[in-house]
Amino acid sequence: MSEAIKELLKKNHMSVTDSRLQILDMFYHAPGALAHADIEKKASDKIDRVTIYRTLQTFEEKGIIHTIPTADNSVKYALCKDQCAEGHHHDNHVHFVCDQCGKTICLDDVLVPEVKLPTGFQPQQSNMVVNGFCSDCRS
Amino acid sequence: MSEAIKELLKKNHMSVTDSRLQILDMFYHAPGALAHADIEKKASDKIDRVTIYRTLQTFEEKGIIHTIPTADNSVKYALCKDQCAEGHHHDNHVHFVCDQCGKTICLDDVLVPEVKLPTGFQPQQSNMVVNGFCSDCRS
DNA sequence: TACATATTTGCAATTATGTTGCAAATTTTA
DNA sequence: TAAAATTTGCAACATAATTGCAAATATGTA
Repeated sequence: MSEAIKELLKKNHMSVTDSRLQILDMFYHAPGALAHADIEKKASDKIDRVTIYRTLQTFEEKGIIHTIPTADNSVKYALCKDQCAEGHHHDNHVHFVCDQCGKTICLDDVLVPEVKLPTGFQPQQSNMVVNGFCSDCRS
Repeated sequence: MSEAIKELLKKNHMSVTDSRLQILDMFYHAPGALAHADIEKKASDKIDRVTIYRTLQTFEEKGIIHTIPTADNSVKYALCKDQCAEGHHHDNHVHFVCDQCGKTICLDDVLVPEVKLPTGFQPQQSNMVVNGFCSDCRS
């Protein structure tokens, strides 16, 4: 397990450090997306706030995690599926945010549909976030 | 012009004040969505930061403007079309963010398509943001 | 393994962003 | 026009994010 994570770091030409292992491990075990604050709280042996910011940024640049544009404009991160490469992401799946429990979930199998834009607009990337109740929370 | 804005405030049972007129006027003349910082910079006779926060909040509650969930998680606001009423918005249109000029534009005529969610998920509201080049910026 | 080099971390300081209470100013109502 | 209601601006505070730099850690190589 920890070995797989190490490999992932090495594969992406990153030094293997405790902070990185710990944060990456969190993502692999998290039920949904993680915010900076979640990571800060969960970290067993405390990781500096700044290190967390920098780690998240590096992971994003390397295509290991992606940010999720939630409706309330809070920043959350989730693991990318394998297809993301350094420098560009291919995160074309829909994200779901539960209004009850707040969990943010990647619906990896639900692709963002294409829309027809007005003349002149050249689309590059689409994001879609659906709010509602997740399978655990609907009454 | 200024008259129409005054009417809008009155129609929504809000006192007519300089700050509100000025901010609302900005929205009517802006090429795209506005962030808090944009308004702070543009304000000719300085409006207090706090007043801007409160004005935006009030406008949103009254259904005059809506927030836009951009991919970079910055908060932007744009005018609602007429159908929004106090308390609930009907902003089911796609938003476009230009990667070149940064403008954020409401595509009022492009509706957010429905997607089929995995079993158990109960959708409530959908948001869609498309990044790319706007009609002014594509080469 | 041990050392030199490169990278990463943690701290302190700084800046940006957002909120709250309250008195003064402005707007509305009558 | 005066009283009541609302809004504004200030000060203080809280939280979130960024930067520079020295110390600590990790990596590559002999």
